[in-house]
Amino acid sequence: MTTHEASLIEVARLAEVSTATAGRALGGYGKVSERTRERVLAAAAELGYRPNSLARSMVTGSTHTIGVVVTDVANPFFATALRGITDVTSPAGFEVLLANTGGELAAEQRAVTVMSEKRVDGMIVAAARPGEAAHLKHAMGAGVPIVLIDRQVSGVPDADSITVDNDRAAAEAVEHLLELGHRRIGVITEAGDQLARVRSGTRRRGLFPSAVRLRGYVTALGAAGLPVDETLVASARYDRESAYDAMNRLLDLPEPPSAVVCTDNVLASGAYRAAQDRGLRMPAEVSLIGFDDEPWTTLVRPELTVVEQPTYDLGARAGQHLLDRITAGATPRRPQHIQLSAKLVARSSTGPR
Amino acid sequence: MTTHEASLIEVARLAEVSTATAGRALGGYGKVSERTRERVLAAAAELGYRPNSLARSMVTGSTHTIGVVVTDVANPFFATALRGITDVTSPAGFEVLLANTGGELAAEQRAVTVMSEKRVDGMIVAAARPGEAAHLKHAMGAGVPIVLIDRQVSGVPDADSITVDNDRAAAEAVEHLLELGHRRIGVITEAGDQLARVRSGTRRRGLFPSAVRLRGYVTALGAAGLPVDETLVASARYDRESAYDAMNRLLDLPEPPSAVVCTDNVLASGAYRAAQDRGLRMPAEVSLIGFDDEPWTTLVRPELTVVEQPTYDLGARAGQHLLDRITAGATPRRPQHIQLSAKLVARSSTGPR
DNA sequence: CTACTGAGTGAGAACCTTCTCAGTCGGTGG
DNA sequence: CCACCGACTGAGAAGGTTCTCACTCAGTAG
Repeated sequence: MTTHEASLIEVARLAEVSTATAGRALGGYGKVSERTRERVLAAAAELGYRPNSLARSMVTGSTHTIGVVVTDVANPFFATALRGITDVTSPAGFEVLLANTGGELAAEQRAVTVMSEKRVDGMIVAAARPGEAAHLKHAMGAGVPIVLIDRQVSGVPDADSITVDNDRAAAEAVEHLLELGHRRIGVITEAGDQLARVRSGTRRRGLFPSAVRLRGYVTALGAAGLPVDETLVASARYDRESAYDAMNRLLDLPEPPSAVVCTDNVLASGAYRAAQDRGLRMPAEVSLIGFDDEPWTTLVRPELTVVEQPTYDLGARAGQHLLDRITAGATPRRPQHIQLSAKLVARSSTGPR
Repeated sequence: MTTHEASLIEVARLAEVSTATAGRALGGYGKVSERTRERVLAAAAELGYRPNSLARSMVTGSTHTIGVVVTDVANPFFATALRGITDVTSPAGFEVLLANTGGELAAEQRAVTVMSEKRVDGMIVAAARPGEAAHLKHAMGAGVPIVLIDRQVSGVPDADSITVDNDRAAAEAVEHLLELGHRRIGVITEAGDQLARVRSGTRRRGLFPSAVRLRGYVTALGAAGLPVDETLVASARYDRESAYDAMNRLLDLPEPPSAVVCTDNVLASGAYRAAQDRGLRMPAEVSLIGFDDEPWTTLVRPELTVVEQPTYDLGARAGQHLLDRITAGATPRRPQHIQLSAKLVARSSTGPR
């Protein structure tokens, strides 16, 4: 029970062969006679030998490790995506090096740098800022493939990306409400400050999901010939309390909306709570739509109408994509940008005006 | 934009110094004159130099990486604990290598082995089986400290552990119901098959949380002088549907329970749903208690009474503990077994008989 | 002037593998 | 008998750091 790990050299010595032969016997490469293989295996077992991956990686140039950078593992969205990633990469023999940035750019830069130094074979990144790409570019320049998930980043044209079609997702939510006869439709969003940019029609690359969803809201209204009433766009931070307040602000308006879209599951739970606390009957007095089909959305009464994102699939695809990139290696294909589509699940929190 | 990463040797050559000096200038160890430091830094910047952690780790013997093994990252319980871990370890300069076992022993053994080979500095493990310890012992034998979370494992006496006092947690839930006058109290559990073992009083080490909670249920009833009616112990697997069925089985009994305890948040949501679907009024017709204080428990009507586990704290403590072990290094303290206490949060899903 | 100090530097070993290249040795075809 | 082959093995380099040890050189105390 020493603290010392046996090395290949010691195994070789015990088996009375060279390290080269011992390596061949244990590593399964090259030719070894049956007799010596057995001797080496026995010696390895006796010493409790574990190969040193660091040394191996130094010479092979591959670590069989991929880096995953997310803003918040505790968010079911990322937790589920992460599960999708590991489910795909683990059978392929890849381990995941995880970093949590809390949405802070500095933390993300640090994480990407450290992962580069640890020589990960590739990275999956949910970026903190849509416009900051220097650290990602540096990594790609060093030959580390990157797959962006959930959020596009402008300035890393070579990186693949797997995102959700948030434009359509939000538009579908709004269209659903329009069909039900709603005309004053509010939205609770983290991207309220970007309303002007969104309305002026920026390219997608520079926008994060919440902003893209806001754009979907704007375009859907526009397509229906309705104006965008800025008082119906309520800003919230990324927490339930803030969404709770935003919902109350909307409902306190002289002309409150008859329906509200939340661009996120956290915001939806805050808004739902606000409607409950005011004793409003959904959907009779106000209709509500959330994002992400979490288990609780069918436990509440009324059940919550949501736009369901393919969260697990997002992670699984990203993992598969990265593996392809890593193993494809020398054959650089053009970067791919995959958009998964979200699905409206109509339930009883939405109803006719 | 080559695929090649500059090495220390190239930096040294460009700065016209030895690798030793270049290493000192960049690594911040040893003595270097101001002038040469600047020259080296300039050369490093020009080449976009990134130190190779693998090489460094080979010589220093430390990777600044910790392994985390959980059964399911997508479960909010583990996702939150994981967040606690990274929040503590990341500022200390440690990265997390994550593995998801799906509760399968083989996957866990593989993960622990691979992590050992990758020379993690320590591991945090939520084990798949309470009795399988060989792989953990091997790792500890090689000098890798291990902190067990959520689940004790018999056979690794040297490992620290951070668990929740599930015995008390479950007992409090039952006591709460007893105080409300309930006498027929059901339980939905994953450890139904271990009822006999639990009743015969096995030591804690060999039991997993669900079994320990079942024991808490048994002892609380015993303390109140009530018998354990085996028909009131309903088994379920780790999913909502199974819990849904279990709840229905309980309610279909000739003498159904007037109150039910679920030993897990997933089971609670299934049971809640079952009660809803039968049109039962809670707590008038049946009282229900769940585990883990998740956001949805206050959105449903009635709000769910729960036993709240200090999930985030569990992870944060485990992280801190492991860091202590790693840095303490040569001073081996006795293994510590910390039990965090859970808290009953009484809400409106429980009421008088 | 000598001896000593201390800052700065370089040569080279060590960490543990994989991989290339050059053998050795028995067997086989000419 | 020779050339050759094929199966197996070993010596040693390579990979990129850190660290030890020895060295130089200027400054300083005696």
